[in-house]
Amino acid sequence: MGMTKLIPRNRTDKESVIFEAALKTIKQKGYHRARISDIADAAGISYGLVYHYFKNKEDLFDTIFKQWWEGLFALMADISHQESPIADKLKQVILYFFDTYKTDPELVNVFITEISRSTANLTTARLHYFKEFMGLVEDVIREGQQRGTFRKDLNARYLTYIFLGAVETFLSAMVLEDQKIKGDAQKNRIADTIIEVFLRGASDQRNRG
Amino acid sequence: MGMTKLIPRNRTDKESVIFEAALKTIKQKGYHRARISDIADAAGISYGLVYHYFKNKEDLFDTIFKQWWEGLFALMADISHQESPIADKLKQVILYFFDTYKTDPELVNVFITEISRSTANLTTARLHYFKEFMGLVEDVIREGQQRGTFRKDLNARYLTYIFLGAVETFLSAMVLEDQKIKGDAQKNRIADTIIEVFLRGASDQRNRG
Amino acid sequence: MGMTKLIPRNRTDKESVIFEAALKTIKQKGYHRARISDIADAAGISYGLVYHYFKNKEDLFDTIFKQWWEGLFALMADISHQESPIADKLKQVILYFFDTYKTDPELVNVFITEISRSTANLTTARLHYFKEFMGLVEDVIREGQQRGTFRKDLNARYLTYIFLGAVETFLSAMVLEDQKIKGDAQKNRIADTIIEVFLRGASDQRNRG
Amino acid sequence: MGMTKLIPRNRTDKESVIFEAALKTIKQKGYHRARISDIADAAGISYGLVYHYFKNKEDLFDTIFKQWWEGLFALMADISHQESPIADKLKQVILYFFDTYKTDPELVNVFITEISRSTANLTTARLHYFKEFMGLVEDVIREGQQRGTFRKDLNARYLTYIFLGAVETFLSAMVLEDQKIKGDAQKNRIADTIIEVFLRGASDQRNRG
DNA sequence: CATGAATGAGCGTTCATTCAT
DNA sequence: CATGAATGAACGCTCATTCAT
Repeated sequence: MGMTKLIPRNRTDKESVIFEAALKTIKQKGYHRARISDIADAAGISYGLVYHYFKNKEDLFDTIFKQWWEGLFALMADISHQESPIADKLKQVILYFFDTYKTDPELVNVFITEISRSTANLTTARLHYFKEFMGLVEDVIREGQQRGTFRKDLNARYLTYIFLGAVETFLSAMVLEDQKIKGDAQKNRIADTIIEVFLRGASDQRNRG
Repeated sequence: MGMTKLIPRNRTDKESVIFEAALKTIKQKGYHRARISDIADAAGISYGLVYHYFKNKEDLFDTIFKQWWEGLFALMADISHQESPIADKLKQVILYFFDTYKTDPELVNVFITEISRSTANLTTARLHYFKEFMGLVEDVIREGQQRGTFRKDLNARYLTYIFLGAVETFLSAMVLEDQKIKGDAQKNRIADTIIEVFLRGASDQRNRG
Repeated sequence: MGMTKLIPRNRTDKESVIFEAALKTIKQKGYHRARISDIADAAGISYGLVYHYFKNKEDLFDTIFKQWWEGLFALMADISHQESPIADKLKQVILYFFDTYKTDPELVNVFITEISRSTANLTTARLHYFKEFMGLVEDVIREGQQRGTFRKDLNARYLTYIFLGAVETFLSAMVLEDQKIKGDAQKNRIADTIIEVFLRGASDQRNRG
Repeated sequence: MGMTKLIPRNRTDKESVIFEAALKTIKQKGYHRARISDIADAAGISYGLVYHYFKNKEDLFDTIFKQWWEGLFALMADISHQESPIADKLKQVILYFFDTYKTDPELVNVFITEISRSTANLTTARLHYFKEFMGLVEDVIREGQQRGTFRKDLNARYLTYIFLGAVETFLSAMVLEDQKIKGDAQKNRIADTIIEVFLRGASDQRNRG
């Protein structure tokens, strides 16, 4: 299923340490309140050294930003080449988010709190990643409509929003309350619920007309 | 259907002007980048005067915060007393968000970008509002399960996440791209799609086993 | 003879105080070593207030810069309209430098040490003022050549360099040693010596072929 | 005529390379903006190595400083032992500046921009070199007055200022505009003009009373 | 009510210098 | 000799907040 590793490669140890420290600090205080000195403290180095590895605070943030999207785009590329059922593809997307949250909760946290929404942090360049990703998910949905898995009378874009919205909100809830996913069982139950509702709906079949 | 007015009551004119200016400025620049002087400029007053009406920047933000939640809680209180079908109740929630976005796009924008996600702006007190609101929507879902509208085998909390996630993502998409809702027709189409998928699912009925 | 006042007009008191403090501080420590906090200390205010009156350190420096050149250009404009002998015109230039040095030694000091030479502080825009001023003095020299006061076989540009070089070096010597001009007598003696040598040369007439 | 070599003696190759790189870098960016790392880059070495050859940045600058003055004092010592006419002696001084500018424009540039004027870079120790040099030139002038070449009614110190000012301003003009001296012809024309004006003045003989 | 001058905590960033390898 | 990782003093600048007028 091609889980793409998110942990930075080709990066010196110190760089990784700073990267993780930044993630942790930004998670705790938010981008604006995260001082370079806080990040350095968390990394156990002097603040000057941060500038040895990263051009500035913005650059450090961009690195986090790219780190996140690279993993996600790698997944989407993987998925697009698969012949598997649409439901499987969507489940992979959900699980990717949850798996990453387990491996690197800070990264997902920062994505949810600082990347996903903040207009303050959103440059045009960054907004582009979003549209790109949305488009890739929409491609999967559209593929599902062509294969006859999904209703053709519903706007593919709308379906994409609904699907991703559900996933994101689960993540947000976990992030905001600092929850841990308790295990694969829970993870799968959540994923299955999303897929189930998205595919077959929440309504009780017996009550249908 | 009980649309609750969001425009502040019991507030002097100047106070309202500052409030709206703050909303507009925070929308444009984000909370941290929104200077008191920017807000004052937008309000057409001197920055010193802001402190006559609001204790400080935090207080101004809190006012926006409460403004948002008050409207939403009033809606939820209204809904809880109704006897209408669950689908109607949920649609009211959706339409409330969309109507507010039409009336006061800045407020919704700030909610999405600065309130809904930002851990930086999230104090424990503020987090409480979220849980409270989530709980109220969950009550509706649970009521639906008891009435037999919703499947009982799905976790009510999860269903709540899925539902609100869908709504929030539509709003986010509009907010991030600064879209206007083009009219009641589009608004209803979106609301119906969400309700439709949430209730009956996205799968093509003819392809079911 | 139209001495143009250099003291800033249309400027609030505080602005002038900061301006003078900047002059004094830059004189003492040089532009780069002159901290905003030093300037503020010299002005008896908090450093934050400097930014209330000037955009930044660069802007403060530019103000000094313009202050200097405005005075000088006003003088040159005045001179160009006069019918007086060339020697008088040149003497006015010399006296202007010396008078300004008496009135505002810090300004001349900063001109000599930070404006006149520093390539570090020289932007293209600033270089332009120099060429402009050089050109105006050259016009006077050229006028002198046409009137028959000066030899036509000598390059007017070269004569300008020689003349201004002499003046500037006198100023430099005073500036670097923090000398005061001891009175009008000394001032006139220096001016006359420059004019005398420039016009008739340093050689002993009796020894001429 | 005793051109003294300016290229450092008794210095390892690396030291010379760093020296030249410092000159070049300080010329381009000014002393304060010239980072040790810039100098190291220009020298093609690591910045740590600079500290192997020079105690610190100040020491590097002092070396340049001394380099410049050593050459000039060697020239003045040479001149003082000559029996040649005063005009020749002065011309040697002029040509020395111009020759050095041709050989080592960076050195002259740094002299003009960072040494000659900057109070910021002027320690008491450094100021001493200036007075010393001025004194040596003044000795030549005074010798000229005793020999009857120069008028005795003019202050020797003043004449020195005028002479050196003229020379320095020519250099400044070239330095600030990054001009090259186009050849020996131009160089001699400039030198002759300075000598000519200094000796016989700029006034048209025919118009004299 | 209203203004904006005044303050100073706070923070990003630069860069000379040291030193382990 | 040579490298560059590491340190931290220093400083420009922002901006929330106070308060005299």
